[in-house]
This record gives sequence, structure tokens and C-alpha cells, in this order.
Amino acid sequence: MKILLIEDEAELAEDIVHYLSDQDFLCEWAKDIGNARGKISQYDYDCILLDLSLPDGDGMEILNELKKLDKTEGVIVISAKENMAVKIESLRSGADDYLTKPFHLAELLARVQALIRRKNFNGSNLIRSAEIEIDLLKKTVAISDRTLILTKKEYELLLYLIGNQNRVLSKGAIAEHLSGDQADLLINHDFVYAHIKNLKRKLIDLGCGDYIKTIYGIGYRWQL
Amino acid sequence: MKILLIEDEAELAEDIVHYLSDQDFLCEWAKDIGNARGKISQYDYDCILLDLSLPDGDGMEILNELKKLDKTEGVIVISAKENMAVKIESLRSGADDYLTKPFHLAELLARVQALIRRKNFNGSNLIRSAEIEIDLLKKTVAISDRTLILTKKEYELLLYLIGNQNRVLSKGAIAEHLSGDQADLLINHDFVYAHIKNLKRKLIDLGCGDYIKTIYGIGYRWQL
DNA sequence: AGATGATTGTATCATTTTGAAAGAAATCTA
DNA sequence: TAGATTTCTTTCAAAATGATACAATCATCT
Repeated sequence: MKILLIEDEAELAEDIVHYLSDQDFLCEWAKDIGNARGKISQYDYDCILLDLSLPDGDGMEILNELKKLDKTEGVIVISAKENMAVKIESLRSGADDYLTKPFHLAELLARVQALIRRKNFNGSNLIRSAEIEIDLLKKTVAISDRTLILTKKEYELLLYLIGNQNRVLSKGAIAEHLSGDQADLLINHDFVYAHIKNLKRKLIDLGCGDYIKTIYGIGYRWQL
Repeated sequence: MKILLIEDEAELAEDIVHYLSDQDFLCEWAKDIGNARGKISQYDYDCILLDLSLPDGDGMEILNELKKLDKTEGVIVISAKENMAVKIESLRSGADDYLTKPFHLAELLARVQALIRRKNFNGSNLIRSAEIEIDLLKKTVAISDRTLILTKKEYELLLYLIGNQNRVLSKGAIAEHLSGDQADLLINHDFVYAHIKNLKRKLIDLGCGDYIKTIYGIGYRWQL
């Protein structure tokens, strides 16, 4: 198994390389984006550990380049912050997993192994929050193993809420997010009420807890 | 029996060569595409074990070159991932079998032996999903032993759906897949409706379950 | 060339989704 | 508590999407 670690902190990188090598992985290290590009173009890796904060740019660039080549399978994104929005963006861009610093090396190993297992068992990209499981690849939502059928807007809304969990999203922000392009042109944002209500209803109908909280006068929040 | 192993991981390669040699096969090793090309042009092999991820390119290149020479018989593709789409592509390109890493050497041996048996007994490449059985060599589709007669596009569509089972494929993606090259130039994708409908009809007429699900506003999915 | 069948485009119909509107309910403010 | 504001809920028409039927084109075979 060949692993590429893209990480600028030398000390951490060395630790990881050492640890994974001990576990019989063939682990290489790239310290920045330029370096990583060279290695990626030259070799095929079974797994790429990608730190997002790099000295010469945003690791997301690499991820997007890989996406164009349809080679995101096997990427684990490492980020300094537990940011649901970034996490979702990463996974939607095709990353296989997301890991927050600081982490135990054992945890990293577990993820890598899980990834390899998943690769062999035809896995997907999963977002989990409470009893909800969203599969970004299959575009399905499940609540304790039962499938929840959502419309496109409801699905986007749910992702947006969960992606900003515990943060309040204003009606206006949600409206813009859901309407794609002509955002500014929107005057009446009231249709958000309908989508919120319909989504709540479908969630409750499947026995899901009521995590969509209304903050009067401000907006909505996905509250765990 | 002469076998060529195309594999970049030296340690694994050595194990395989050693194991197969013990079983009285004459096994040679090529560590990359360039190396493999040389050997293939020079000798005739009864069986080629081809790892897809190679340092100097995609193993699929080799497979396609072999196909042009009509020498794919005896190729077993080895891949790091159990990827239905790649598996189908490999088998369609003429490979005889597909093996996912990691595997036991005994398993490999069994495959090689099965391959040799097949060579003598004129076997086929089978893809199975639910009660459907597709023979990629004969290009036939059967539902519980009854033959399903499909047009070329219907056959391609079915393979594409099954190759991405449980994943949603957009109308656009399907259209591009079915029309080959001029992908982007396509404006009207509506002909996909017709093929979907016709395929569904033929499947149902043979008593096959309705696995082609419509995801409104998103696409279609082969759902088991 | 003519016949046959496959493929694609067009037209029409059916269904689902969406957003707007409006009154009811809840919440806030003074 | 009254009145203002915000949110909820329902209803409905318009828009988007998909299914179906059919016609036109294209490819293939004899």
C-alpha cells in the first residue's frame, strides 16, 4: 500500500511517516503543493493524506485537480479545524474521509485501514449527524437505516443546515443558498418557511429527533 | 505454462513469482509498463497478471494494446479496488478475470488454474446483479436463464447502470456515456428517456424486478 | 436500392416540485 | 394586554421534469 502524505509541519510529518511505515505501508512525504503535484503526476497512490493548510496554497486545489482526473478515491483530508462546511465540501469533492487535528496516530491508522476496507467493499462518502446518515455519492439520506426521500431543495437544505451545525442560518442566507445563481434578485424569502416545514415533517415522520431549531427573528439552527 | 506478472510492488511480486514457480508455472516479472511491453513483444505468455496501478502509467494501456493484437485471452487484471465500473471495463477490454487486492496466493492460483481450464473449455466473462446475468464476451443478457434481447444502446445503458449500482447517474452523464465522443456538444439529452423506458419495459416483460429507479430531478439509479 | 430495425428528436401528457399568497399562530415589545 | 412583528401552515398555480407515443433520420443487411 502506497501512501502520500501532504503536510507542511515537518515534525508531525515525520511521525506519521514513521508510524505508517512501521505498519508496513509505503509512505512518502510531500511538504507543499508543488512537491505534491510532482509526486502525484509521477506515481499512483492508494491513499493520499492531504492537509488543507499548506505554505504555497490551499490543499483544496490539489483535491480539485484530483477530482478532474477522477482520482479522489483514497484521499483523506486533514484539517486544523472541525469545520462541517469544509468537511462536506471535501467529501463532495470526492475525498473519502476527513480528519481533524490534532489526532492520535492510531486514529489515523484506523481511518486508513477503514478506507482500504471500504475501497474493497464498494463504499461511499458518508456524512453523519445524530441518527441521520447522508451518502453524498448515492445521494441518499437514511435515518436509522430507513431511507428518507427528499426533493432536491430539501436535500440541499438539510446538507446546508448540517454543514453549519450549531450555527444560526438566516432565512435570507438559506434562500440564497437554495436558489443558486439569481440570488440577489430574490426579494421574497418566504418560500424558505415551506421547505423548512416540509423537511421537518419528513424527518419527524421517520422518527428523527427535531434538530431544526427556530431562533426567532434570526434564523434556523441545526442543533445537536 | 508461461506467466507474466506485471506488478510494481517488488515484495508482492516476489511472493507471487515464488509461489507460482513452486506450482510449476514459469513465471516472469515486469515491474512497469515499459518493461512489460518489452517482454510481451518478445515472448508469448499463456497468462498475464496485470496490476492496473503502475509507476509509469495505467495498466489499462497494456490491456488495450493487447486488445488491438487480439491477445487479451489469458489476462487477469489485478486492481486495488473492487470497482464494478473498472471491472466491467477490464473484462470488456478482453481480460479474462478480475482480482481485487489484497488476495490470498491460493486464490490467485485458483484463478489461474480456472483460466487455463476455461481456455480449453471456451468459457465466458460474467457479470451478475440480482437475477440478471450479463455475458460480456457473448454480449448476451439473461434473466433467470431466459435470454433478453437488447439493442446496442440498451445493452450499454444496462451495463452503465449496473456498473454504478446504487449510485445516481444523471441524464447528462448517461447521455454522454451513450454517445461516446462528442460529449459536451450534446444539448438535448432527452433521448435518454426513450432508452430508459425501452430497457425498463424489456426487463419487466421478462419478469425482472424493477431495479431502475428514477430520482426526480437528479437522475436514475440501479437499486438493489 | 429497398427493407428492416435502431436511434434520436419532437410533441404531448402526466407527475412532482416549487414558490407565492394568505390567514393562523406564536413571539416579542412597550 | 394590545399591537406589531415574525413564523407556521395550508393551499394552489406555475414551472420543471419525466413518461410515452410517434415521426424522422440513420445504419445495416440482403
